[in-house]
Amino acid sequence: MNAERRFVEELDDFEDDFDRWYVEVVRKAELADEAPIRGMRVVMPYGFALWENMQAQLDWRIKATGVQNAYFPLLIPRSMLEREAEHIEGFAPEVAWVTQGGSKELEEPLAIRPTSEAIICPMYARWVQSYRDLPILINQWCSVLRWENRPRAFLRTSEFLWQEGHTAHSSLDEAEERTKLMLEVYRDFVETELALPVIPGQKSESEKFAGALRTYTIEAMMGGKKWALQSGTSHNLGDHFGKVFGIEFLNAAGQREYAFNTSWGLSFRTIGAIIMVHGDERGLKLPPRVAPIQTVIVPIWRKDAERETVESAVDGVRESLRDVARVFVDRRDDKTPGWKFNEWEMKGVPLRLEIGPRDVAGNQAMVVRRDTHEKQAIPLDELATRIPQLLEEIQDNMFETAKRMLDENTERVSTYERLKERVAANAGFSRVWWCGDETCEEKVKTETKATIRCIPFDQPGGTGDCIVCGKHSDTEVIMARAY
RNA sequence: CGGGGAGUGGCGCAGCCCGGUUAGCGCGCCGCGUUCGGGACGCGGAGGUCGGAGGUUCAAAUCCUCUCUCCCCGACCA
Repeated sequence: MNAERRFVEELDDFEDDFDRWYVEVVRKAELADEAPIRGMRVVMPYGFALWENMQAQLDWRIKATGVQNAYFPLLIPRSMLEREAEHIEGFAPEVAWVTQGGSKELEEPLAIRPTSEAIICPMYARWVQSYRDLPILINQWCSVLRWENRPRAFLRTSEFLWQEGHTAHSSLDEAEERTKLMLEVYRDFVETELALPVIPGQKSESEKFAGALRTYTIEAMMGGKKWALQSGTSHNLGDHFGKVFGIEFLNAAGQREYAFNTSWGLSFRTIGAIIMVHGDERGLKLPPRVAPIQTVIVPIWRKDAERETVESAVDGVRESLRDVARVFVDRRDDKTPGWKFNEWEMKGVPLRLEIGPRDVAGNQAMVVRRDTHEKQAIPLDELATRIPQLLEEIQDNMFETAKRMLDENTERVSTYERLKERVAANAGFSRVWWCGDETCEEKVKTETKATIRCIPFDQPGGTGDCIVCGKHSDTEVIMARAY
């Protein structure tokens, strides 16, 4: 047992059993707990506070592009859900149905939304008559239900929290522009606020959203097994949904046209990404910008007399930090300081301030970083300027560390053998040439379990041989196993 | 939904094969005291219809049937 391990004796080993580690961290850091309903979880206050901070940061970014928030019904009549064939085919196996209202059997079963295109598009059809009514740019924060078979806290639960944006446009170009814009919003949000480096790109035909023309995605690499996690998707729906749901309008030339739609979503599954990308053998490590508690103060004393002076110094510090950081003072007197250090590290708090008699005497506080474990004494009157700086440094360092992990575990692979080896060894992402044929894609999936995560926007240029069939290709894709 | 593993005080487990005193242990919890700068200690105490239902039996945590849930692997998915 090494030194790191001793700090977190109750936590399953990070290297040996990453999946178990994940489950343990979720519960012990008090992010979520099991619910008495299959596949569902209770998001606990600490986890929900994290989600609220994330929501706030994503919400303003979405609104800054001209989108407004609204709310649509939870239930979708069967006839509406089934109108778009590919769409319902894609979701049918995981839709839950309401068939009874009170004691009365419903004439038409109502689906609990697995996503809201089928209830939102019919509304858009009512609202649009002219090209002047377009675009419609609406987002909603809600939960959706998909009857999942293998639940995992945040990553895959029957009910999950997300935002789903739905827009309608008068041209395909405009819809395409919006689709890409929202992916960029996601990329910026995830990289800036969550310190998660991602690879933006396009989904292959077989991996795209049910009913979409094109799906764009941001893919992140998780720690542990170095699998991929789709962390946000943006779909160009073309005019399929416009036609099916009758979103018709007269253009400037007086001709009847169908609207072009987009939809885009980011769920609390990205909390799972935060846990798996940044976490370590001591537990959770939260990015300062969204951490519910950015700085925890642990007062230390022995005698009552010491307690008084320490507490008053702590009050002063807390006051001086009021406007610069989210601070929590851990005043519990039934836990020793050492116990608290471990607990707050487990909960991923970016900075810890230790203030004891020695510090009060020296007019300073011991400041400890969660990311580097670096410990330094900082004069009390400098805390208000140093703490925000340190939080920023931690945020940057966490991004850099995650970026290094992504880069170091991504390799250009030119032989199928090597690809198989890498997937089997959980070696990370492989960048390979792909001819575009679904048979080649399928073969890799069946034989190695890796899938095309995306066709990155960032293409190397030039051409090469398809990793499977050897045919000439000008497209490089990311192959990896995914959660 | 297929394969494997597991459900026993809040958590982690033992007991189960081979049915038989009052179902144990560690941690946690409550009280008192001593402690407190990297998971403190002593003494006293509380807490269980052994996941649920049904069955076999004089007797079930233990055997049988059904069922629910969780974890791992596979298929599906944000």
